Amino acid sequence: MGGLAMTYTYQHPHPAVTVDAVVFGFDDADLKLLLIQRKLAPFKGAWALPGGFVRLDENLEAAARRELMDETGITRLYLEQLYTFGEADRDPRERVISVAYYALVKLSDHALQAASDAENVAWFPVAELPKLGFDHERIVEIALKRLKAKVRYEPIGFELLPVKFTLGELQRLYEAVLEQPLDKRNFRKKILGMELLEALDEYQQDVAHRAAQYYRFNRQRYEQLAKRGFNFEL
Amino acid sequence: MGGLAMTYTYQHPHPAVTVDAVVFGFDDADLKLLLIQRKLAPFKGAWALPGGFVRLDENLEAAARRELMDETGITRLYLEQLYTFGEADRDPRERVISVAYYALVKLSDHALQAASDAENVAWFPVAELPKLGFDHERIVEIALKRLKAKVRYEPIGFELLPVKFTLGELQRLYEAVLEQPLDKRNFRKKILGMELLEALDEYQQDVAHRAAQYYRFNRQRYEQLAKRGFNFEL
DNA sequence: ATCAAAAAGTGTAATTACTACACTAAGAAA
DNA sequence: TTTCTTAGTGTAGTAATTACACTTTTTGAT
Repeated sequence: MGGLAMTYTYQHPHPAVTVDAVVFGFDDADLKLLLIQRKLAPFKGAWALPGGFVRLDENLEAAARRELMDETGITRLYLEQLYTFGEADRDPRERVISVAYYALVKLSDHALQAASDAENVAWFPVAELPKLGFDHERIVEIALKRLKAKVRYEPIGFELLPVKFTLGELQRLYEAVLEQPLDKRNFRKKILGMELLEALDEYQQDVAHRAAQYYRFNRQRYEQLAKRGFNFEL
Repeated sequence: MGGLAMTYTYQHPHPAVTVDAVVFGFDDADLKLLLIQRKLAPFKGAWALPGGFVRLDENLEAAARRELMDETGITRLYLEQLYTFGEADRDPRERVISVAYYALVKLSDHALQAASDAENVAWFPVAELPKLGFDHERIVEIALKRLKAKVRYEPIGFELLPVKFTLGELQRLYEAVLEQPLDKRNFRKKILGMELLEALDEYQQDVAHRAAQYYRFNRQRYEQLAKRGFNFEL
């Protein structure tokens, strides 16, 4: 990629293609979003989604993973294509088509590394986002909508939690994503009734109240049940 | 576009970007797909999805509509972005990223025009598709999955039917898309209970059995209800 | 004219899923 | 030992879903 004065020539005009990622995390209270502060024009100094140009020999998803690794150090994540944004005027420099992905990460794994790069990287609660460059606010809006819809019919919420979690944590996660309170007893009845959670012989330590039991999501079991027509639904 | 020996030069390599469209129709028995027969290599002679290159000053959806108009004569349709396919090796010529759309059209409007162009255009039942060029079989598969999911929670099925239709036709449409039989009484109870259909004072003519009443979908009413939190669900 | 064929049109009872709701248990801190 | 905080638990009422069979209307054939 270096500073060689190389050029690329085509018979037809080609747009630039980038990938951008909307990375969600959850910290037991808020749903959060990972943003980077731009070092270059346009929108220099503004916050924006991590992302960058797709290399010619690289699949789209690989490009998204590479950019996330490079810009934020994040490596283990749930990643899914969101939507492709291609308004002719969405980038002031040239025609840029951006394939957006959304990602779910376990904040516990990545809270530290996030700021480790040279770039300015930070988590923001989705309710308190700064102004974003380009059309990234629209992208975030669509990602939130998608997450909100998908979390109800696929067990992706667990991607935002540590491997072991309490039912209270799980409920708070759903309440944060869905932006609505849930009834504790109904929530537990339903989620336990699916038999996708394994109760561990382990309890919270050093909490100033009754210690909650830990559970973990049994993905294998989910995949078996899904094959036989089971549908996760909350 | 013409045959000018013009070239386009960039500092970084740029992929080509195309749009492809998965166009669905329904003929009162089968869900059908619109395909064109390729006149040029690669995959010359093979059937493929209508599509083509995005122009630099043109939004993605506009490109999809333009290509559909040019290649098949279809103009009024429901169009929605499906997914973006960007495997590095999906086109043998060069790196091509394709933004796929899926479309729903009223076959009654387009049955004739489809074949009017110079290109060879035809409707195929989705159960009897020919081999397709590129990765278009995968695109079709994903489009079918999306249609099947979406038809259950948004009233898009009506896009595949004439403006007026009988409840039998509507049920057959849902059975074709969902690939499962539905109970007649429960289907009617549910769909009429939503109060989105307007019964017309009009009945089938010249049918060799009791004539069915015609209905039409009231989109205005749907949009009002949707604003107040109503969710279509079948 | 009568009959056969084909799809339209209609209701109810049983089952299942969803909702609303309040107290006791456990542990830490004051 | 009292207070605070969250964990953990069941039931009754309501709403939604499912399964299911006969009559009506029209055409075409005998």
